[in-house]
Amino acid sequence: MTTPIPRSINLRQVAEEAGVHPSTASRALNSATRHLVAAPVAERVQEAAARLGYRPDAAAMSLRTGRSRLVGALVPGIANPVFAPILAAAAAALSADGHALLVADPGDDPEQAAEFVAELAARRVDGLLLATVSLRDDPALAACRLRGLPTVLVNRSGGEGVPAVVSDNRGGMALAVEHLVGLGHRRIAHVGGPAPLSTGLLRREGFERAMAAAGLDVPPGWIEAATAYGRAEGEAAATLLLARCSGVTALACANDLLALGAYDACRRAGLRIPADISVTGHNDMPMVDLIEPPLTTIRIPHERMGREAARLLLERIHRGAEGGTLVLASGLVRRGSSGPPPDGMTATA
Amino acid sequence: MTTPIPRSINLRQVAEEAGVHPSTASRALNSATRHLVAAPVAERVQEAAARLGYRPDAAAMSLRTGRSRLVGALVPGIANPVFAPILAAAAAALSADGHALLVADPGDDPEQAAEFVAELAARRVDGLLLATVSLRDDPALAACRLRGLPTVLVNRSGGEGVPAVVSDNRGGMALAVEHLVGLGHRRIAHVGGPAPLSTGLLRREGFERAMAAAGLDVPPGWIEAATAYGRAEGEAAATLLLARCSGVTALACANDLLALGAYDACRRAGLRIPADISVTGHNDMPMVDLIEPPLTTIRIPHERMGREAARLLLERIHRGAEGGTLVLASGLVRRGSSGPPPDGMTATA
DNA sequence: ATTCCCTCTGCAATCGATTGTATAGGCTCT
DNA sequence: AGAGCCTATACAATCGATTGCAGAGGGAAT
Repeated sequence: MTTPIPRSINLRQVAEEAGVHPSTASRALNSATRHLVAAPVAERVQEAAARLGYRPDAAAMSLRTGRSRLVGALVPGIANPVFAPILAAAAAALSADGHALLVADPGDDPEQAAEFVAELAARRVDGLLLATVSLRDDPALAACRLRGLPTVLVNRSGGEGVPAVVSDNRGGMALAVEHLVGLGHRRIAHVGGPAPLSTGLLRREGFERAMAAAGLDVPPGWIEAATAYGRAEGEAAATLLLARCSGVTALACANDLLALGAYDACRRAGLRIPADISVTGHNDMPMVDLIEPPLTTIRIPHERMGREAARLLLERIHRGAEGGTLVLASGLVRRGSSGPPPDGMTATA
Repeated sequence: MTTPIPRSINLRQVAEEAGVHPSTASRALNSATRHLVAAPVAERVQEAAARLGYRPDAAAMSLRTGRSRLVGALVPGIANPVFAPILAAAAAALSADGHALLVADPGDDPEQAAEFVAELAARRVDGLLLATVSLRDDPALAACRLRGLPTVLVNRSGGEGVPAVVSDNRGGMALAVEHLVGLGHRRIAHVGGPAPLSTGLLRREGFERAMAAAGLDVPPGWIEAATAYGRAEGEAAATLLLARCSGVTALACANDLLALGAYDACRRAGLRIPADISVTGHNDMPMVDLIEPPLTTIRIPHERMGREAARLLLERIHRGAEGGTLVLASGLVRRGSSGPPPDGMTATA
């Protein structure tokens, strides 16, 4: 037998308690329509609502208005150290506006992502934060377009006028290269991110441009794109580079996890960091300051990205604004994994 | 002007397409009522639904049935490295059952947590995972009880017959103590977790019992409870202990973050780990294998906890089962932060 | 005093799916 | 062949909040 669940208070009961019609009660409780109700009546209704502990039923409200005060988020891994703080900040900002965040984790499967968009749309989410989008023809993004869902990309860009909040990927990578060059490095290889992701592409471009700007050559084969942002993938790519690039003195990695993999590859090759080779990461994820040696990396403003993405999305939802891409600056965090190249390696080859 | 949002397909349209009444279409699409419909008709309806890309409207369904296929989760920090993998696993398990996870992050504020419970209840969540509960008189838990919401605690226990999924906190701490004792330590201090949390209390008890079982004394003042699970709090507590406990050779910490703080305190005191002092953590959170020295800690089965919590909750939701507490075993992970005590410190004082 | 207007409140329809009840039609059994 | 039963379908009410519309009442203006 089921416990007799205490039926929660509905609008009718509040109206009855206040001695008015439900429609009047509704208007009295909604700030946008309150001016239609006489002040003393509105007050009576609000008191009755407070006394009974009334909360509007989300399902009924959603059904009638089409809005759910729910925002969906698609991320590749809830536990991902890059996206977790972004999500947390976004959730906080949304919560202040009465919205809750519904997180879905399709991993790296674009079809699954599109499926989740459909599911979220059926739940009538008011908008969507996408952190899974790949550069071209992303099915999830297409699914949003099809349904006319307000959408903001986070830490991803997708071209074609979709608003996005990203860090300055090219600029961040350039900071890393400039730092290494400043230390005297000339022979720098790049452990790149997955090519279909905007971060993979832009950071690679940042690397190439900064090298060119410093007047340095990037021989063919000195850039190796990892198949995914992971430690194992980083190790694989770095191992290839170490074997291929004679005289390399630094590895600029597109991501901290890749850099950790690069640590592994260097260790296996018997190279000391930073005495024999320097390694830099990107993202400054939690705890990379504690590893040995502490990782020199590029800090991206996680919290701010989440907050701004939420703000942009809310603007789109409320005002239908067409906000463009917001690029946030990143900064270099100098730690122990970068140092001058070994003696005799400073001169250009 | 707003874009003309393409109205999504509803049941009436599917019914029309299949040439039947909406109620028949509803029964044909619901596996529990499909036997009430003639097989060829059911097939026709299902084809029509597939052709039109029909998805039942969640709000309408929720309004009518009272169920939302939504499960709420309250965690102290989405980005918390302990809870993130638990959430991810729970979300995956729930998703397989058609449920989505609505995460709310009240931080450490119990009133805020209770407020979120009310909000989630208004959204008609089918059940709730609580990871924020404190030991006694938790307002969030009370709010769940009041509303008769199916609830499962995760990584927290709350007494009084509330089902919970936890790791063996006492046993885990005992493993750490036994390990240290096995290495020859006799003078061990405990950096405890917050007293109002079950993990804080139980791990402390585990410490005390294991010490007693080993015939070792825990002088007064050799246990210091941190005010929160954080690196700074760990440093503060460890600093106190180092000053207070003469001859201490090991710090058994209730949590990895506290252990990281203990690292900081030891460094500031000029103590080398593990040559001068051993440190152990608890939880085996990501990347503690990369810090220097790699942290010896207790591994708790994060993914399994999330999965089992989801399973237990679904059982309660579907079958109203009254599952009790599930205690999962933890294991010692031996790494570099623990070693034999300095010479001459092995003998009991 | 009559008309008009304006403010406030009530009425009723609506959103979309589910489900208890009624009924039409076909079948079996005698 | 007729009665009765059973299956498959349709009808209509319902969940709870919102909102266009109508109308009551009061005040002002002529």
